Amino acid sequence: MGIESQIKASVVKAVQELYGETIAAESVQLQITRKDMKGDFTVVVFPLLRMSKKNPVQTGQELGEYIKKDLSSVAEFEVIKGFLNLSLSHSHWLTLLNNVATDEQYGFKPVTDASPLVMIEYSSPNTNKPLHLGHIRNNLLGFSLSRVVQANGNKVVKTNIVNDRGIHICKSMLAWQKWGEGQTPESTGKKGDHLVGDFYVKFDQEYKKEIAALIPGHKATYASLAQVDDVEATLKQLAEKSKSKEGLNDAEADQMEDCKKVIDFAKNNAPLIIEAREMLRKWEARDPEVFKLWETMNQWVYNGFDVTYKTMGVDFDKIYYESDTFSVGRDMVLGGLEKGAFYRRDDQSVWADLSTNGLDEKLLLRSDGTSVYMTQDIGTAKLRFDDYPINKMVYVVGNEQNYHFQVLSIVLDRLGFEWGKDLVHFSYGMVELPEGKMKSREGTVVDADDLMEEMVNTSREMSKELGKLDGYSEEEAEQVYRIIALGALKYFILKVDPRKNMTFNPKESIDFNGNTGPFIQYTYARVQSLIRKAADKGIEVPASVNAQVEMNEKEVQLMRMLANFPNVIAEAGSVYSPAIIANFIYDLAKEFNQFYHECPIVFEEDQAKRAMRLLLCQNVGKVIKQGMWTLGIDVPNRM
RNA sequence: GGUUCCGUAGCUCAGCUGGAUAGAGCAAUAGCCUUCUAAGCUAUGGGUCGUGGGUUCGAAUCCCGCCGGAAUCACCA
Repeated sequence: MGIESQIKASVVKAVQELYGETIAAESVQLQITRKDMKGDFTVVVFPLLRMSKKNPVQTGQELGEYIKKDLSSVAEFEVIKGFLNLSLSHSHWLTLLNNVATDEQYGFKPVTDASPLVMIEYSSPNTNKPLHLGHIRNNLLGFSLSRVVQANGNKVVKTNIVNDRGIHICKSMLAWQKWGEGQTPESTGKKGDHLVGDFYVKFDQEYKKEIAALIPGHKATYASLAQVDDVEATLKQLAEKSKSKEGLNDAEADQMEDCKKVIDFAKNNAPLIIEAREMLRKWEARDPEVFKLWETMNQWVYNGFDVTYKTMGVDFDKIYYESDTFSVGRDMVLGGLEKGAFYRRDDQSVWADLSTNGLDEKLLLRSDGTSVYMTQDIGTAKLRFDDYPINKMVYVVGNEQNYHFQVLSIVLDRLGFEWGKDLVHFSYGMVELPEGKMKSREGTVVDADDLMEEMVNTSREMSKELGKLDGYSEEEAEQVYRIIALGALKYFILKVDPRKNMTFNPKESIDFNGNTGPFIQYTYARVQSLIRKAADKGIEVPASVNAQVEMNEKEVQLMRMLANFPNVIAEAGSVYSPAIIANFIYDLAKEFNQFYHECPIVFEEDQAKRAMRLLLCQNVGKVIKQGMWTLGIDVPNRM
């Protein structure tokens, strides 16, 4: 039994014996003592006054005396206001340190054959353009989450559903056919995903021109727009105004409607979009030429993605492609239709009526029988369920899709998937620039490859300036630059509560000092350096230490933090938040650096003390490494 | 308009199952390398926790109203 449960049990006994009342152990309010107070654990006595019928200080005093007698680990106590602060004996902490030292996987729960299987879907890119900062957050969160879940004793399957079909990729394909002049990644020296992305942009530019060209002719149909020159600008103005307090008058509202109609018409009748749709139809009909082009360009993109994933350090156990799953989804929906879970409208489209769940109706199959986003997710779910004995499914997808997953959960449940009802949508916030959302149109999208390359460059410059890696070979040094660069980026993203939107300022590069990945990595390297220094002097880190060694406050504080690490891992697992671990390791590293500055370690003359400090250092290093592992961040031995 | 989420130092973020004097980093200022890595450490300044009520012995934390911001409500994905 851990010390926390022991204290709670002791409080329960005390209340029983002193006041004759029975309380539940879970109701005991036990917390870690504030840093500026003396003590390790604090019992909040306010809730117990009802039992004791005495004032807070007196109650705390009585409880303290009881607990001190009851538990040998409790050395002393102090009552301040309504708080009973308990101090544990040094031998308690030293015993704990010895236990930490013998546990290679300290803080992690073992994964066994009997462990539940959790499937985690993340990344899930479209194949029409390269990955950007938003994808980076998704990938880092997904990968880290898979490790956090694993550290909590679950089997994990990391999966990726690649959105490889649809109108978006047809746009890139069409633009390549028209303006590509046979360019390939090889002929241009460009990464495949970037090349395909360039044609997606090209399509968009040409498409915009066509829309603009169509508007004037169609505008004449609407009397309300006779005085309007620029329909798009007018719509924008009206839309802004409708959101403002002023609102729109009737004439303006009509005008806005007509603007929308004109623009919709232009969007739907531009020759390029018609051609792209035609291409999609050909693809669905397996037209050989279109299919070949589709395969070729997707392959370019995959080759590009592979490089990005590798640099980022993420991977997958199983990849699904929507081109394989969408028709399965269609069959599932039709099956559900037969069972009466869904209904068909007169125009042949298929819908789910979710009004009993407090939601709207949701389209599952278009009137022409083709599938929509939802249909594909249903099909993917079916294949996954066939492939793996899934106990829990986690989708790492942005919070813009909250509604989608609410619906998906209900629909899967109706289709009989056991885990449908409690699938987890790990809903994370957007990455925003100081000016707001990233917009490809305005060229403000932060490209993943570019960002990582810049980080490595900064890391290289900084390391060279500091001259810390002298004596390393070029390759060894380059490896460390990458570890630090990626550590900075990953920590920057992961330390933020995943549910919240976060701001990234591309003008201010990511820091390497302060509350950052490199700070933590540096602390780890510092520990390794200490151990090397000790070895140079013929001093080994002991396997365990004598529980009678004297300790100072800094040392005790570090041991408290080590003791808390398993709770942090468990907490992060239960609320799906790598950020909790990130913030914990930062605090630990900060605490360690203070200790390092105050206390000699290798140079400590008292042998027993030196041994204890070395063991403490080594295990702080171990916990940092374990924690960083759950974030997917490597730690260097030197930096 | 309905639903959901967010608002903490100049900036980026912790703290939120109610608990003691609200914390870090960055930025600013002043110190610390002839002993273990200065990507470090120490010190100073910086706050009506959006706002107004309520519940409570106790509210940044829970409830309600308001203000401000975001997302979503497609035969798009």
